[in-house]
Amino acid sequence: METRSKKADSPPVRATRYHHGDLRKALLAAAEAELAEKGVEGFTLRGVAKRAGVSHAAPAHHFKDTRALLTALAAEGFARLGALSAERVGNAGTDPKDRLIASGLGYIEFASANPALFKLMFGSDRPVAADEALHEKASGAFTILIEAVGDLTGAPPFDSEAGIRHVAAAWAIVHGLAHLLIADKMSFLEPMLERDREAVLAGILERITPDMRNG
Amino acid sequence: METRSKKADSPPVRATRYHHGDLRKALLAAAEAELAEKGVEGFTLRGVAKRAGVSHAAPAHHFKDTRALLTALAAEGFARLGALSAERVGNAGTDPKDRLIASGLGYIEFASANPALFKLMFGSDRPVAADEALHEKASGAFTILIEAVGDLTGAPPFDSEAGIRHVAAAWAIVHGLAHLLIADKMSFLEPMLERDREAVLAGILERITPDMRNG
DNA sequence: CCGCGTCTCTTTACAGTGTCAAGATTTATT
DNA sequence: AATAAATCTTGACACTGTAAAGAGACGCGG
Repeated sequence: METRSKKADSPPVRATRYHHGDLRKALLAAAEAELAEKGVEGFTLRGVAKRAGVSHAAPAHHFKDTRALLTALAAEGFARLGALSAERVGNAGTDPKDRLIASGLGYIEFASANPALFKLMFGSDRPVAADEALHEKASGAFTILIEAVGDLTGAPPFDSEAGIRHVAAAWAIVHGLAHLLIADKMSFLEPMLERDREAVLAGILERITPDMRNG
Repeated sequence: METRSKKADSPPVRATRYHHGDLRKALLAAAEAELAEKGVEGFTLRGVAKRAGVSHAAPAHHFKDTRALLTALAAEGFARLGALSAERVGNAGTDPKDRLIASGLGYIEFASANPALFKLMFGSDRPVAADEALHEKASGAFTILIEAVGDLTGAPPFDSEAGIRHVAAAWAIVHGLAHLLIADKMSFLEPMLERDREAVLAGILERITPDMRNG
């Protein structure tokens, strides 16, 4: 609507922006790579800049702070976490119990595939907890789980204290399993997981459901 | 046995060591305070040294690294976590179910009282995971939970795959609840918790137990 | 009682970090 | 085409962790 009036042919595509193309997006990608390689503690803004091929002060024009960059990255993580859970639920058939367990398996799969990002999202003090976009994405991811619980119990979970306890318990067991797995604290499970990871995890998550029907 | 032969009266007490008294212990205490105030990310070795009233390079003689200091601190944390869980179990009467829930409540209480330390113990990449003392203390804390599960099911949990699943599920729900609470992700529980924290948490942890009897 | 080595701590130095300010360069606007 | 605005670079600063070398305090053998 407003960009690319004339001579938009020699540079390949260049979505919207100027020198770099889209440095903001490139920085987010570089930050995720840096995070995955170095962990939350070893994460370095200068390293991110180098990875993106720009000077060490360039990120400042797109993210006020290192915290701001990490906050944006965490928000993106919540979006992907929610998307993965939702996708798993969509492929899970019609039994509400299966669907709830599937959403949990998606949650755990995300944590296992992106341990440093997951820790950033939940464990770290660095992202700004008050950030609005972050909060929104986090709530979106959370909604998948709430809906799955509601489908199983047959009532909106937040209408009763029992429903709230259901949600808390379901989230706790899923999150705890995910977190302990990526913290390498569940070595005693490893042999079983290597044999049949999904089934073993589903067998543990089964415990979410038993007394929910009459919640 | 080997120190304090003569003239051990003018300096107050001075347990074992020289200039400072016991700098190693003082550094651990200072590190815990620094951690509680600044969080895992804001933690600074120089800040610890200043807190203990020594120069910034003094800690090097007691801890090779910042990592080594944090590892020792995490080990201490696991010891206290185990002790608190055990104490709660000891005060919990004879019903195995109550005892298991009590150990979980102790776990959560520790996390709530020491959030930064708890995150360091489980969430951080900084402590050296391979450290032997750390591993031992962590296993000790974990043992409390395993025993409580075994008492409830009537069999050593690690003798069967069902028992292993019981342990994993119990630990996951306790740990997940603790972690989400200190990550401020369970705001929807706050009103209930303010009314009757222990009872609400116990009501959620109840879910650990139902199908364990015939495990 | 006294030098001597050893351990504890301090001082100094250095490479890296995040952030800020000022300049250079490219794009957009009028 | 000229001016304004944006993106990015360079340079600087305070702060970090760590290493090396020096100062101070202690125990031990004479």
